[in-house]
Amino acid sequence: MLDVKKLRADPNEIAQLLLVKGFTLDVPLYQGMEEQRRVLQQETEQLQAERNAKSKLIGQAKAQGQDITPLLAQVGDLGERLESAKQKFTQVQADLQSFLQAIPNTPHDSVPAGKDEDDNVEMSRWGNLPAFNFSPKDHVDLTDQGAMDFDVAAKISGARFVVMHGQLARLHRALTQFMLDTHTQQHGYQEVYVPYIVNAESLYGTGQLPKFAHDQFRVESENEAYLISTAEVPVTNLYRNEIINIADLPIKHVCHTPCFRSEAGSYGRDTRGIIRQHQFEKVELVQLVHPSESWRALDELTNHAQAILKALELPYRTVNLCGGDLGFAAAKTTDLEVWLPGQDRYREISSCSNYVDFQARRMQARYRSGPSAKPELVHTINGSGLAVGRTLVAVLENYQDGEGKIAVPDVLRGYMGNATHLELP
RNA sequence: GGAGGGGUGGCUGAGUGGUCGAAAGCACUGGUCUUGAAAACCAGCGAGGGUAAAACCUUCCAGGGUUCGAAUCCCUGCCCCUCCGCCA
Repeated sequence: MLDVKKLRADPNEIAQLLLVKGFTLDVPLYQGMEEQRRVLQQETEQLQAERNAKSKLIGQAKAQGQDITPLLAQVGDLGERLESAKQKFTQVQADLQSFLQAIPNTPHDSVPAGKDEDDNVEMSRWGNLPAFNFSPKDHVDLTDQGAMDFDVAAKISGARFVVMHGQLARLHRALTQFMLDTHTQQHGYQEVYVPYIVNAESLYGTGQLPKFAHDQFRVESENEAYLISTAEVPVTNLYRNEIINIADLPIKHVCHTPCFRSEAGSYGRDTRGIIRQHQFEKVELVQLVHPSESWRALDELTNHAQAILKALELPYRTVNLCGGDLGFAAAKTTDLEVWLPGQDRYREISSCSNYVDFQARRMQARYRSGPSAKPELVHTINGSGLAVGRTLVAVLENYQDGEGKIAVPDVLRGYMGNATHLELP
């Protein structure tokens, strides 16, 4: 959620910023609601003050043993007037609230204008593209003897699921372990284990709700509950309604979870392979930092994610997302895109974002800078470090030798029983 | 699944329907004292809105209700704890 004080102060400026994201803020509508709110709030509060004062007098009179009937008469229809004012006020407030909730975060100055992913701006490239003297296969063809089984996955679950066997499943696990070890041992992240089912408040806190309910898997249960679409949700919400001691900042968590996405609205896209699944694994980096640190922290976190790609010697590029491609809650996002020889293009493997105080405000995640200081909102940053399934794809496709064999990246061999090549069925 | 007991400030924990936004303790901050520190003593100290500052409004898990007045009474929900049963 945006800072209402800033919005009140200069809605036109905010509207201007939001245009970069392709969002049109209805300023007159907003100002109308805001004016109504102000008037009704004043009226309601005045009536409340009157009621409180009179009730206090009654209490005092009663304590002194005086007759309170004349005082009771004075109260008259105060209750009814208050009731009706309050009703109108809460209605406007609710309208205003849902209006505000639907406004995306404003983009940072460095976010390029643009409509969709075609307008994203490449910032850097790393690594040399593999020079194959054969026509590289994609990960599906490389594993089509049964290591990666979509048919059996479809039987037991449905489309957009996969079953992986033997060394392939182990490689998948090795990648996860390697990422976790790197981030905890070299980058200073605290590992955390979290639930994979969360309540609606948590999804609201990180911005998936109310606008993006269709992306989530709802769980059939007594309460409104959802499978997590990213570890960002449970991990960031650890600090919902918490006041963090400034000495504990920055908070840096790494968390491995499965992620569940309904992928509604992407029916025709990436139907081949495991690029876009209903269930995939991700190692997520989350930071909660002092507001003055968040842009530095975004850089740092992005570098931490890149370190994995470098260690795996996978060529990649970094991309600055344009306004139109930026997520609802993000102020800025840097995507890492890994080279996939099988697709002959770069594909997203990590998305690193600074949400500044947008999520923190929805969650009331705050820090206190000193004993007598007011709590202030933290800034939240997160990014994949990395998406495990897509990393697996990248390893398979970049490490193929043209004769059906796939080398194990050096840094993973310790996790693979020192195997140099995958033994796939 | 059955039976009970609870949710109060950063934390622990009192609170009879009426000057209760809330005792007390811890923590923290300022001061006195001290060569310095500790201890002791004095003072301050929840959150959101509002104001130049006040006044004022809201807030004792959440949502309803009763009442002139609710932390306190009633209903619903959520969460936690204890015991029994079941269970990886």
